[in-house]
Amino acid sequence: MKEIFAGEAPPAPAALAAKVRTLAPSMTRSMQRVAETVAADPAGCAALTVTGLAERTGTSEATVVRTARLLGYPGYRDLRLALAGLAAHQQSGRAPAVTADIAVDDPIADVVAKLAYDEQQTLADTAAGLDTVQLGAAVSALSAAGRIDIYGVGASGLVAQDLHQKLLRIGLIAHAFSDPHLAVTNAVQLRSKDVAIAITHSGSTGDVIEPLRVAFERGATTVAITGRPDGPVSQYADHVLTTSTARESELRPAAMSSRTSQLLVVDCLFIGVAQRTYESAAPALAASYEALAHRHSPRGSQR
Amino acid sequence: MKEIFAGEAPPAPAALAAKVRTLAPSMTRSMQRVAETVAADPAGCAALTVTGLAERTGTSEATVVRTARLLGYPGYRDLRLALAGLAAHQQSGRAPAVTADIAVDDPIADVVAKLAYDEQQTLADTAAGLDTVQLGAAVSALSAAGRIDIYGVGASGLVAQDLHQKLLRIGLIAHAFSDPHLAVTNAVQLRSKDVAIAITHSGSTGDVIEPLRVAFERGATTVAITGRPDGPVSQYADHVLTTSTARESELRPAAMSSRTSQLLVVDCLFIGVAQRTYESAAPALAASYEALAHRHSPRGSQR
DNA sequence: CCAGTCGGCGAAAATATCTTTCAAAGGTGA
DNA sequence: TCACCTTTGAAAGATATTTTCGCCGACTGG
Repeated sequence: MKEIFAGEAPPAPAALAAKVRTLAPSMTRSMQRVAETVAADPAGCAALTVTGLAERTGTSEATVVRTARLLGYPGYRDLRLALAGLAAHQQSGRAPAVTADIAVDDPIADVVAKLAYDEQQTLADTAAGLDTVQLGAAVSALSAAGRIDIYGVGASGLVAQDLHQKLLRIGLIAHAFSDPHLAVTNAVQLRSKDVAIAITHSGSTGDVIEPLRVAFERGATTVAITGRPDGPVSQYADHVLTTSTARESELRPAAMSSRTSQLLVVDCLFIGVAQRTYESAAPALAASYEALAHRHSPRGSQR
Repeated sequence: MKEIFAGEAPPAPAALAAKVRTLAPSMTRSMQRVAETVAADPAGCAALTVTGLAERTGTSEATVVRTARLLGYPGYRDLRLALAGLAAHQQSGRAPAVTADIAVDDPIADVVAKLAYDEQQTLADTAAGLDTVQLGAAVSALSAAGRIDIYGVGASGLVAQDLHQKLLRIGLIAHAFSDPHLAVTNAVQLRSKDVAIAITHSGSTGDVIEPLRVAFERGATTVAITGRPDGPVSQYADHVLTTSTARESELRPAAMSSRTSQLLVVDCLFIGVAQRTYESAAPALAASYEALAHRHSPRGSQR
């Protein structure tokens, strides 16, 4: 038989369209129809069985298999697999179009993609822009701290609470304040071995700068987590950790990306401290995990 | 409601590893073996027939098919197709090498890089695994809601508050509860046009399931944001939004990635609602921005 | 113009693969 | 320990793929 020739090529990865063109002249009419259909719509054809594709091209199963062979695959099954791969490839190829801003009439799927992309970008930017020396210094201070006060209002307040929860979990004495009065009142108590952390995206939120100033003046080690390292908050900060600022838009307020960025910084602080205090942190973490387990209803399909 | 779940997701494109992780806990031992094998080597498995894969995992064909079903495919054939697609995908996008776990003695710079990478991964997985139909339905319900109650305790409580803040900002009537008693007490008030949202990573946190159940029984539209869509919480949820689960480690508790994932979902909800209610949301957003501006100290290094 | 030959083609048989069923093994709680 | 439920794989049943086989039309030489 003449198809010895067909075995010449390996499975052939993605250059299917090219192969079809090259081989087309040596194909019979029916086979050409199959090959063209397949090249034109890999994704659609990947969903079809031999019979389905035969019908769609107005040919028979045998012809489809013959075509697959000619294209270099052992049989239709493998052609179909390759087709699926090709489809996935094309799919990803047209993804980068999500860099645009989120519009009012974007379909929900686009919103998800764009948001995820933006937040990923924010994370990358933050990681790249974070000063590891400052971070290390802050970690050292926290690890040795007698008491830790954290200030944050609005969206940053949630980040403050997040850090608070985490630090508690590894056995540190921490407090988070969203109430400026309470914050200042408590800041007065701080001493030199203590640490105060202010979280503010704008770098100029009076409500958190004020307690940080008090802490600073009391001799505590002060840390600022801010998107504006040149802002007023830095005046009273021994260590400044910079969060990144993504472009914002009407539908995507700054709070969203700043939060992502702040949380990454806070997580880094947490892990850093957990490393340094591993001896005491590990059992504390395990213990809090244990305690939680009992709050989950025992039943349910968990195994 | 929970059994329908298997068909919940469309073929699922690339987030297979994430899906495996999400669903692993609800799998039997044998199925886990199959799922892990498949996740670890998509390309290799794509070349195998049911029988082959069954042999390789030391299980039976039936188990392989069952696993494929659980992962959301109609049968093994389709899983295999998806695998081929995934393989092609991986082929092109060679992943970076920072995938290692965070160790106790990692320098701080590595911690930053790994954390950022992991969270990016979590975002990608979440976005890929999010059912846009369910999301759209949840958005519709929220947009038309008379009142919105949000339940979350622990780390998820912060996410609940985040959503709460955002919804308030666009003029919706929302409440976040971390106190289970208050939550239930208020859930009783809900009526059919209202919406209740439960946020729980484990899917089995009694403290948030209880109020959701009450809301469900009162006829409110209920939404669950959970990493375990097969967990008890889904019983009382009209719409289930699945968050992804990243591998965790001693130093990197699950709470960290689940939070990232939950926040993305919550952001998507928010943007979705903001789009639908644009007429009223835009001025409300602008107004809240205005109001905040006054809380920031006017310029530069004042004081 | 006709008979003979050849390649292309598809129907259907043969085979491989996938899916479902069912009963036994293993585990769990009373 | 026993009854009950879950998990699991063997084998039957259903589909899909591959192969076989012969028809059909086209071309060729008489």
